[in-house]
Amino acid sequence: MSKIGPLDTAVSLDSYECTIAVECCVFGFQDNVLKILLVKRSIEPFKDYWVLPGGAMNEGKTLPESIEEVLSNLTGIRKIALEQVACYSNVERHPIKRVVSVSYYALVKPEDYPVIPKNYISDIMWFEIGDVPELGFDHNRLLTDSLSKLRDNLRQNLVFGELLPDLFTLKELQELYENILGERLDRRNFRKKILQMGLLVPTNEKKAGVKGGPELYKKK
Amino acid sequence: MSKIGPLDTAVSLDSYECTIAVECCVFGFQDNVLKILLVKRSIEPFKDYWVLPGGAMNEGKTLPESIEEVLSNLTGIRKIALEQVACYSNVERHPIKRVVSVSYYALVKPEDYPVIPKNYISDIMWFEIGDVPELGFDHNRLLTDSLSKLRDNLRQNLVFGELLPDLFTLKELQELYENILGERLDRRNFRKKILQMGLLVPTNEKKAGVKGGPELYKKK
DNA sequence: CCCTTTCTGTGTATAAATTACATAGAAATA
DNA sequence: TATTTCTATGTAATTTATACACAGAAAGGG
Repeated sequence: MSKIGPLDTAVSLDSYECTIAVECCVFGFQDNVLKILLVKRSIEPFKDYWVLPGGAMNEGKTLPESIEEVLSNLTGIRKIALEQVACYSNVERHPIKRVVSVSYYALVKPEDYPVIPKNYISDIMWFEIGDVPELGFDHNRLLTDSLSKLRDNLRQNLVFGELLPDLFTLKELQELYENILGERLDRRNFRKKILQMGLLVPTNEKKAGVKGGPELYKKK
Repeated sequence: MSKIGPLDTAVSLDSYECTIAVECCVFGFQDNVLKILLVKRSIEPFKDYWVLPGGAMNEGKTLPESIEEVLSNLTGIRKIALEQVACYSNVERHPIKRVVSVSYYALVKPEDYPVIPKNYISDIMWFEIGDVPELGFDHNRLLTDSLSKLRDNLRQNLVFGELLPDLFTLKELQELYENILGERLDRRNFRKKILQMGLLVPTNEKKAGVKGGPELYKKK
């Protein structure tokens, strides 16, 4: 007989408890491709597998606070905008113990978090989104879901967080969109649409070193 | 010093555990208004407050399975389509113990679950969405978030789950949309749009008792 | 039974948004 | 300085969304 009934909604004091984990898809845009920050596990289970950065929610912390703590410890990333994606509760998703995970995504400027140069056998690395290996746990699924949500948000709101440097050209912005959405956009129409949203301000500076002398923009 | 670090991602075996609850916004459409199923608590905390039906996730069950169990016990509702909404982790959201809640919503035909007639001081009742009282815990917030998500989904996909009886007129469907979206729709344009989606099939039957003799449709 | 009321069902003209598309000028490179 | 490669820009065509009016069907009342 279940403990749950009409006169005992919500939870009772002796209810079952389990570990809650937070996992974060940290997206960055670099070398003209969308990248994802992964860490390599050094312990079982899934030793030597790449996974999303994450960890247990701690006592006295909310889920976003726990994410911030995890990312801060792993990467120095702090104070970023997080978007909750979904909650995963399959019983066997962690081979050793019951763990329910809540996933978030974040958009950061990779330039701000130089974890890349740590050579290619590091325990933390940016992966091109097309080159993500088989991840530990169900993290490929989490990543797919986060990417879908990112695409949806981008398509609807045309917001791109902190994926680009402070100053950028419209071409760079367009390439960001094309990469994330996975489709090619018309240059003139894109420019028209994005400018009439009034979220960008031109700086009257031109980007040096590139033919045509494109104007640099910044976020309003 | 936090237990979380780059070499200890995901969770360790002795990580902090807490109770996970599921809460469900069960929406129904009746008497031409959107309704929400609430239950009245008979125990502290929030004794005599109305809250969303919910309960603790049980060992060996996923979150959706736990929802189904809760709803089945409370209302006889079974096998319904659930949509995950969000996860709530504020430390003080439950006054007695730490509880993280995951919310879902469901769309049901109230005709199938006759909990309404149980007179008006029952412990389970349908409320008009405009007449929802102050709920226990943070459930007003959960309800607001679920309703937003429902509206978004309705606007984008024009799906309405099991909110209507098997056979319904286009007018009834339109009123459902108008009620949920909170805006008035043009009759001809609505009809045109919804029909060209190809999700409805006409039955060649007319609804009796209503002037004009409107045709009955069903879902494909 | 008929008149009135209230609902259903339908099409078109207009406005708005999206798409497709080509050329002249600026900066870099050789 | 000639060439290459990029930037910047407007308009026509198409598609989509919006506004809107009248004839027919069923119910209700006298």
